[in-house]
Amino acid sequence: MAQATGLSPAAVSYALRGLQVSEETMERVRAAAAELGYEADPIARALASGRTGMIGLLCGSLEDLWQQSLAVGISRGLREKDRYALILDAVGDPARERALAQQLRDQRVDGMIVQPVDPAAPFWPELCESLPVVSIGDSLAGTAGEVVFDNRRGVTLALEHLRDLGHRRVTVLTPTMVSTPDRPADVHVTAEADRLGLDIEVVTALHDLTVATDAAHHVLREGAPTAVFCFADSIAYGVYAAARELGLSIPGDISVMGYDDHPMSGLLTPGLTTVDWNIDGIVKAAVRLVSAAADGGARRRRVVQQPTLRERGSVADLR
Amino acid sequence: MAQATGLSPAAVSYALRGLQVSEETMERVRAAAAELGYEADPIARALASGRTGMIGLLCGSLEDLWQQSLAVGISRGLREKDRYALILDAVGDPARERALAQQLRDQRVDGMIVQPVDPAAPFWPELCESLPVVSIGDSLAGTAGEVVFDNRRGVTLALEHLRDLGHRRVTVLTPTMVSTPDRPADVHVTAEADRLGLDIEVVTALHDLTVATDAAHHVLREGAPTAVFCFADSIAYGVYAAARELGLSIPGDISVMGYDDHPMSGLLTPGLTTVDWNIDGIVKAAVRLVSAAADGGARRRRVVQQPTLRERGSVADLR
DNA sequence: GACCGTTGGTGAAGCGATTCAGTGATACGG
DNA sequence: CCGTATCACTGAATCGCTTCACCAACGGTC
Repeated sequence: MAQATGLSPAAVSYALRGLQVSEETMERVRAAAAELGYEADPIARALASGRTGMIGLLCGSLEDLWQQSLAVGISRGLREKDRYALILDAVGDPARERALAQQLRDQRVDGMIVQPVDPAAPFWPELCESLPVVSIGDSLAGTAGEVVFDNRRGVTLALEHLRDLGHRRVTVLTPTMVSTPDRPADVHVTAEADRLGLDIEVVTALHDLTVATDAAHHVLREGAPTAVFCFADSIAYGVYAAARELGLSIPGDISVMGYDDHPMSGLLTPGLTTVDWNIDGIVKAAVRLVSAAADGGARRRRVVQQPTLRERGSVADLR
Repeated sequence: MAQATGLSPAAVSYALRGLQVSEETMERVRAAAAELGYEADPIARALASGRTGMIGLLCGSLEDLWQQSLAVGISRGLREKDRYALILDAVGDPARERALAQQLRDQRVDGMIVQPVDPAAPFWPELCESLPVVSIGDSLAGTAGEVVFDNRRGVTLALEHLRDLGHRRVTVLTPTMVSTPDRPADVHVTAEADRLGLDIEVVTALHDLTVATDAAHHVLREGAPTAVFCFADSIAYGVYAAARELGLSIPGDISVMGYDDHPMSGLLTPGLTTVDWNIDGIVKAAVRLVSAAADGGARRRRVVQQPTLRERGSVADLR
């Protein structure tokens, strides 16, 4: 390009990025670029400038359909901002999460969006030091931004709905791998259940569909809940499958409540009553936060996403 | 690293890649690397070597759940081979497909996996010249490898099943945007229908769930088919939704046949009878082909995937 | 002991951009 | 008309690794 235009490489570089050049030079460069079908090499650019234009997306578990939707949305959103997403999947495993986070940093991404599997892991603060991290769902120390869900509110919506319809014995099925006292989701569930006078039992570690289906089988046969509250719509799908295999009707024999409002959930029979997180809002917020942070601007910001109850028909009225 | 070990940068480079060094040097480098937590900068490496370690994945439309599964699988498969996937989504739009393919090449990916929206587009051969491309689903001129489905067989399986159960009037719902005479899927459908004496009607361009649901609404109200053959499970989901809204029962009032066997399909009520492509096999083949090609090995290879009929319960027996 | 092929290692030249200090013009205020 | 900004551009260094040409040492052959 330099010799094609008869200019110095520096001039070309400036022109291509639209700074500090005359109209004429600009035009000359544009013409030559069009002629040669020239595109600046992003690799060389990255080496020189230290910025790759890539944002790492570290998903907790892409098995989860909801996270798939999120990943697709984020990838598109970033593309609109002229960035690429590098999508990695921790498969619900904290150790792998650590390794992948490391690898993303070594890939020199400009920033990261994370749905932490283990938000308490000690490497997060350290990672946040070295590059802008935006977390989704959980709050991490030192992030450049976060999109959190008001889980307390979501759980309240779900459990109150169940209580209002007369349910008392509820089994909670959750995908969470790491279950600690300060893990908000679990804490809210038990606290809310207490407050509402519900009798609950919690089953954890349901990170994929088959595991969830197995667990649902067990609950439906052995347990005696009137309702199952699934902390992810995908788990509810497993419950539907198990119920069908056991010849149980929803909501006749067992009520099911989801959490996410995945696109599929309206298509089931009966439609899944669930808590809607407004995926679109989350995607937009995360993309905005991470690109602002990667561009060096913006101080730490926090976006709180408010849930809505989406009633469909999978919860029986026991009154 | 060079000065940390007292060796030349070249020696370090060799050692790190495990070639042409003594045991002792190897050990010294390993030790220093561990000590410093050193990881070679992939950017600089890419600039010098011309290989980025990234494979572009250009999806036809990530709206489609089946393609989501595929993308997730491929991304994981590549990670196991120490490569990263750069996932892009053409959203069913040929123009965007062209642009994204271009962008991927400009990103200097080592290879590409493509599910073409428009396999007849003139830019493919040209693209295949400049980097190894592996296509999924459709055959492209000049690819380094391809994983094709025996669509003729798949269509035969589906339509024969419908015919065997006594169906004669069938509406076909397909996501395909570009419908040309040499587009195999469509060609096979009409040819097979003719052969089997079926009376079919084809509705195209159903690239997302809401569009599919609308179309299904229309078909169920206006048309008079006994069965609907959906050329993607996700479209069948739209039919389920429409049927539910119209108070029609499946398979009582209308039979539904899918194509893909998405994980969700077994969870619907009734389970969706569909054609199973064995996603796992496709993923493995694609990953293998593209990494072989990117490593410079391997001549053009073609893997043909054979479909299976998966009967569940969404097709009525009219005999 | 001269000759040769191997092995392990060095030095320096890229890779293709960015960035910064510097250099003529041209414009402007006084 | 001089001093000083401002503007447009150039030259050269730099980013951190790979790669190629070359070299020294060594063991084995005849």
